[in-house]
Parts: sequence; structure tokens; C-alpha cells
Amino acid sequence: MAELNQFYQLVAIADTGTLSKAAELVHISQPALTRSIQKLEAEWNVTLFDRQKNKITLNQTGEIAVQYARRILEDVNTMTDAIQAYDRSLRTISIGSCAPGPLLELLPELTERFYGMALTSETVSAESLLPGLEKGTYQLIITDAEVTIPDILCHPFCSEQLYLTVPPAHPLANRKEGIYLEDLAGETMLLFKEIGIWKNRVILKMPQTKFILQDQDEAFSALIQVSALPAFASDLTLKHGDRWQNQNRLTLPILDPEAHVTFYCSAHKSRKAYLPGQHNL
Amino acid sequence: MAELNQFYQLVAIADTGTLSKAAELVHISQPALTRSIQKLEAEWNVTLFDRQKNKITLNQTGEIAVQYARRILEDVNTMTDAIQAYDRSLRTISIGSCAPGPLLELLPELTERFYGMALTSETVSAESLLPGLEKGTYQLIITDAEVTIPDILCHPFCSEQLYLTVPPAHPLANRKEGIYLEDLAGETMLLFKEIGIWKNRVILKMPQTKFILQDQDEAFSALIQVSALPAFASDLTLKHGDRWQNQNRLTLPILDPEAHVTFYCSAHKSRKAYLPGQHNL
DNA sequence: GTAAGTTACGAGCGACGTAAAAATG
DNA sequence: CATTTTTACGTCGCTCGTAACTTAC
Repeated sequence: MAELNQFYQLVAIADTGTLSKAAELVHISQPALTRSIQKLEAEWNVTLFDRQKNKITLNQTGEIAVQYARRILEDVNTMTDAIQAYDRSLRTISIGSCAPGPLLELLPELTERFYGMALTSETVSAESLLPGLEKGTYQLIITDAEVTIPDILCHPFCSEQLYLTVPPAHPLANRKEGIYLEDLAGETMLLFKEIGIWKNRVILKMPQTKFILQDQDEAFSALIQVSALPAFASDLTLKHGDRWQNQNRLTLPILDPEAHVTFYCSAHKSRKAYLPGQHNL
Repeated sequence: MAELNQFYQLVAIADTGTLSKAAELVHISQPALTRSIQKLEAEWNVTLFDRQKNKITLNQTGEIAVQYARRILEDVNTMTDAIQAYDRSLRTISIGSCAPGPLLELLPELTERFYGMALTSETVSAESLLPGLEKGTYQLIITDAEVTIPDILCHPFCSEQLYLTVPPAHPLANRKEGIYLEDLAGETMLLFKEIGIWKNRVILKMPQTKFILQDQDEAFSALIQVSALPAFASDLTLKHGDRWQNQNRLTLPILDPEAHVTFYCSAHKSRKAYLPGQHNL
């Protein structure tokens, strides 16, 4: 039987023009390549090359063979890609969340419970979560509202409380009992860009506040360190991130009701095992 | 590198359901098949089967792999078919003729001069010869008129003279000087079916004559033997065929001008070598 | 002389088959 | 007990690389 190996060698000869260079390309000796091609010709009982004493050239039959060989090798490549991608998908839990905070709670738990599986997570718009769950883009989604759809299991998962962090010298620093969003009117704040649902719940209700956006995690931490600007935090980011460690800042709870969210975790009932326990509730 | 061999084995497992039967199908021992499949899985770093202790079943990844493997194996089959067909076409001289007689002259000569090449010939309608030559269906055509087309070489090749054969007891048997087609009015004749141009030149001009058609060569010879009916022959069929041997028949020349034809042989100038010498001219 | 292709020859590795073990019904 | 799969082990064969030869530029 002809083998892919030989197709590969054939294409290499077509690409390089000589047996010697092709042999180098496919990492065998030149005589070995000669024999391999001779064997292929014998197998098919055809002539693929015009042979002069020290020169070989693809003949018409050979050109046709190379065309086919190229296509088949490509097909085999897409085959292996597809197979490996599918296999990986079986070992991967993809998580979509409407906010970054719950992922801080969820990922460590899943990492531990499903050792050996790959976890991918992203914070995306709330509207794309349910379609993503149904199309299989996500096996697990985190929403800020309960999901009631047949075959989809939904548990309350955790809550998140928003805080303001300010340097001790900041005028608001003495408001230990908490502040309201409207107290921040006229202020300039640092704001992490990927905050999902918080944008609609909080930021859009603060038209009087100016925000300096930052989408890189490290850069954000650095800015927190060097600037005196207030910024948002939450019980979850405070609990998990090292973003706030050693920052010498005060944390003041936001008292508006929008600043407290309950998150729900949903998965298809066939993926029941992925659903986490309840946290912070 | 994964090899076609393994694809074949994979498909065999999918088709038979067990390693044992598949091993039999692909003519290796069952442990060898186990190893080969294990190697494939290791190569791709993927699991293709659900394994119980003494049972294996294709998993989803495996099903996908089988689908691809089937298609690729089919593609390889069409590949080899195409390559071998093309190679054969390079070693084949296809001849189209407007009459069977000249082929009797031509084929022996070409067989000798192009030993190792395959010859295919057929008697077809005169109109399909030139298109066939230009499309490459034929490399050589025999016509009853000269061909004058650029890049096409045309030589007069041979002539054919029509005869009537009758048993000695036939009323026409004494017409040694020859007869005319109209003399056959009212007669019933044996006629070989595949006569190409002769149908238009001769048969259609004999509305008063009845013909018994026969398209099998051997059956025609047998009928000649046992019947007293007149039939057509020609100098070429008399020279070459054994159809007339030991038939104890008289041959009378047909005196009509239509009964004598000059044939021309044409080929593309790139196939100049195929053109035969001149015969019977 | 250099570079390319084919043939000859010997060696090593890989795939094969046999045998044995383990599990299932 | 028959069937199926996996592992172990020894052998055979295939393919490889080196070397030598031929040819061409």
C-alpha cells in the first residue's frame, strides 16, 4: 500500500526539484529516497519521472500524482487538527461570565475538582451567555439573573459587594460607614476595563464621574500603587487578587443596592458535575 | 507520521466492531492491530476508543477520525485510479476508423512498431473522427477523405475494393468479370453490422436488397459457412481475415465506383511517428 | 572537480506473530 | 469455556545509511 510518507517525499521532490535536496528536507538519505520513490512507482506500476543519467524530472503522470498528494496531505492535516481539537474540547470546560469577580471564586474550585481538564474562561456581555451555553461554546455560564430553561440547571453561586478604595489621605477616606455612588460625582477614578455587568449596573449611573480606563491587569495594579485616585474593588477581588495587597488603601462599602449582586451558575443537566458549590451566600 | 495503513485498520475496526475481526480483515494478528492503534493514539495524543477490560468501542473522537479516514482512503483510491489511467493513456494509441477494413492493415503494423504500447481501435461514424482527434480521444484516425487542418498531418494510407462472395452454385457465380450493386436487387444478403462508411456508400443505395444483420464476428463466419446467401467482402478482409478461409466461395468484384475507397490516416504532428506507411496504393 | 542519481551491501530497528495473562458472559 | 483485549518476548524483514559507481556540467 502506498503510504503518506511517500506522498510527503513526492511533494518534497516537487518542491525542491532534486532528490538530494528533497532527501535533506524529509530527513532521510538520498539513496533511501530513490528507493522509496521507485517502490511507489512499482506499487502503482507507473513512471512518475523522466530519468536522465543524473537528473530526474516529474513527468505528466508525476505532476498529477503530486497534485493529488498535496491535497491528500492537506486533508490529513485538517483531519488531525479536527481530531485533536475535538479531543481537547472533550477535556475543556469553557466558562462564560457576566463579570470577572465570580471567576475568581469559580476557577480555583474547578481547577481542583477537575484536575487534568483544561479551563477556559472569559468575561462577555450578558446577552451572549445563554446562546453560548446552548451552542456549546460554554459548558458553564455565570449570570446575574436566574436561568429557567428546560434541561439547564441553574444554582445561585455567590454574591459580590462593591467597594471603593482610596488612599488614606483622600477626602472620602473618613466615610467608614460607606458611601454612595453619587458621592463620587466630579471625581476622577481608575477603572479596570473588563468589568462585564458592572458597567451597566454602576458606571452608566455615574455621568458626573470621570474614569481612566485600563485593560491590563498589571498596569492597573501599578496605577493603583502610584496614584491617589479612588477605584472600585469588591469583596471577591479583595479576597482573591493580589492586586490590592500592600496597597495601603482604605476600602469603603458602596451603599447603593446596585453595588450588591447575586450570581447564578448554569450548565446543561448533562454537565451537572460542573456546577460548583455555593459561595458567599 | 500517521499512515494510510492505520487509517485502513481504523476503518476496519469501525466496520467489524472488534479488534479480532478487524485484524482478520486487514491480515495481521490481533495484537499487532492493538499496537498499531495504540501507536496512532499516541501519535495524535488522543483517545479514540472507550476501553473496557475485554471490549473497545469507538468514542466520539474515534468516530470523527473514522469519518475522515474513510474519505481520505477514498481519495487515495481515486488518486491511484487517476494516475494509473493517465499513465495508461500515455502508453495507449487510440485509433478511430470510418471502416473496419483499414484497421486490418494498420493494427499489425502499429503493434509491431510500437511494441509495449496498448492499442485500442474502434469503427465509428465519420463525423466523430475529427472531433475525437482534436479532443485527444484518438491519436490516429482513418477517414475516407483527406483532412486539411493546421497541425494535423494526413497521408493517404490504403485503398479497399468491395467484392461479393457467393457459393459456386449461386446464380450470380458465373459473373467472373464482376457485378453491379443493382444486380443484387431482390436478393437477401448476409451483412456484418459494423461496417462504418460502407453503410452510406453502398447499403443505402440498395433499397431492393434485403439484409440479415450480424454483429458478432464468429457468428457471421458461421453463417457464411452454412448458408448459401451472398455477402460482401473486400480485398482487405480477404487478405487478413480468416473469416473467408476454406469457405469455398467465389469472389466477384463490385464494379460500381462507390465500391472502391481510398483511406487517409491523420494524426497531430506531435504524433507524427504514429502515421503508418502506405499500403495497397 | 562537484553535484546528482542509481546500485550494492550490511546493520539496526520496528513491526510482526506466538504465547501468556486477565476479564467477561 | 470461549471470546476479547492487552502485555511480553523473540524473530524476521524492511528500510535505512554508507560506500562505490556512473554521468553530466
